[in-house]
Amino acid sequence: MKPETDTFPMRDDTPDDRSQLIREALHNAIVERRLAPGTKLVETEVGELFDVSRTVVRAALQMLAFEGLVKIERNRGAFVAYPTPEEARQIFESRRVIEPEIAQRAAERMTNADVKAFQAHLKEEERLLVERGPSARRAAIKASGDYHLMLAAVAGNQILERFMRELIARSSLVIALYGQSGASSCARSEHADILDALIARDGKKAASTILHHIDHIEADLDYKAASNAPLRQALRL
Amino acid sequence: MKPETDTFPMRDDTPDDRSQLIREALHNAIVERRLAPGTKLVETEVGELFDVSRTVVRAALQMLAFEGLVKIERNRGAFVAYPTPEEARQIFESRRVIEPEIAQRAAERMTNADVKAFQAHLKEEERLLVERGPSARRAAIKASGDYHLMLAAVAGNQILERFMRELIARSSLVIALYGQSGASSCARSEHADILDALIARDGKKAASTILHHIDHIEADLDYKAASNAPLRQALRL
DNA sequence: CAAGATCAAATTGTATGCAATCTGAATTTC
DNA sequence: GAAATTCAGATTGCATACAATTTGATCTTG
Repeated sequence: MKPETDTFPMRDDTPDDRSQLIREALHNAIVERRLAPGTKLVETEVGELFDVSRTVVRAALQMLAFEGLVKIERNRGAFVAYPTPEEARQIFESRRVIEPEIAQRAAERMTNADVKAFQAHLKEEERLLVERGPSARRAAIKASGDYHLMLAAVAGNQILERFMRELIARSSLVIALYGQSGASSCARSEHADILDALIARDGKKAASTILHHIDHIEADLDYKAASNAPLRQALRL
Repeated sequence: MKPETDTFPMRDDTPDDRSQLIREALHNAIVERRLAPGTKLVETEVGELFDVSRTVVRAALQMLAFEGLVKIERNRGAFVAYPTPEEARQIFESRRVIEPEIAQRAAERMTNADVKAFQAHLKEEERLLVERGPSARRAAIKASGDYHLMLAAVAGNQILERFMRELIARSSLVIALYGQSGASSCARSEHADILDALIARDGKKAASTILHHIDHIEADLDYKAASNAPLRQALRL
């Protein structure tokens, strides 16, 4: 089916298999809000859960700390990150820098197969928004982030893609902490708008649309209402 | 002395002290080209060098792998990264996305103290370029990269600053591999040009100047002349 | 003598043990 | 009774031991 353009063997760093697996599992749990910000991640507990020794768990936690999803405090342990308002601001500023450029490049490189994939994803996103229940809610949150990651993948720069993966994950934490309304719903139509620009191969339009989209997401945040904050974290940073 | 505005304790991730120290030492060694691309980093050797166990060394190597300076291959060990031409292209594309925005923000936030620091740094850069000998050469390489990092620091976004730190370090590897002339010299006057725009608080000009600067750096590369390539690495990725 | 098989040394992956540190609760002290 | 103190349990930081894997050399074998 695919011609010699099969230059996409797979993305993986293979530091090792098992800690990578644990990293991804925790990453997903955090992004899908099954692990609340501030939650302590005890090495032995995680280890038993995955049936590995602390050594492997530690490697996973250190990776997560590196991408800002987990905070490791010396002699105290690892906690799901609790982004401050200032960090949140920087996360969205970074997205405003990177994502419009990604959208522009994606518009240039978009194949018809990509378009199909996006349309399918969008349909799934809308389905999940209608559905009720906490598990559908989680799936919707994840799908919303995945949309942005698909965009980054199409743009064809693995480095920027990795940066985006980090920013999207951390955004999810920020929204969990400071989000007001059922924000993601207002985003829905905007994802469709972005796709329209992409289909039209209009890079400029895609860039400006996604910029607005980011603005809207951030506008829904209220940094003062520090949610159900475990203020211990608030004081430690 | 300081009032309650002491909200800036210090920037550090404190995963732990010693592996962080080793990470920085290796980072510097790589950036200053004392460690060539492809060099194997044996855990016990590094450990003996710093008088720590392999556990600590491994943590450092995993961090370096995460920022793309080291490649870890399962059951084979850690090697100083050997960027492919495609990776090099992506590194510079990423810089073209991020650095102009950083320059623009830096122009807005630049204090007089910052200007003084930049002028001093520039003077030091020029001094190192005149000086002879490999150690001066190394210092010049490092100083050239540090200029870009100072810019990122002034811009005031720690996330983008971290991204830049990674990109600058990896650029150093790319230049070591594919650099043609004594490239850094052509860059010298451009650093001064950028500073001029910053002093004038002309964000647009600073952005476009640095974009040209990046173009010039990349233009000096020759991806075909794969240096003294240990082709083993070239084949493995 | 070239190509392949065999094997020992070196190196990494992982588990585990021990010391240092933190935590929270019981106990003392005022 | 509130605040400070003490101390045991829990948890992390680090070193080390052992198994699995790779590597390069030596030894066949045609």
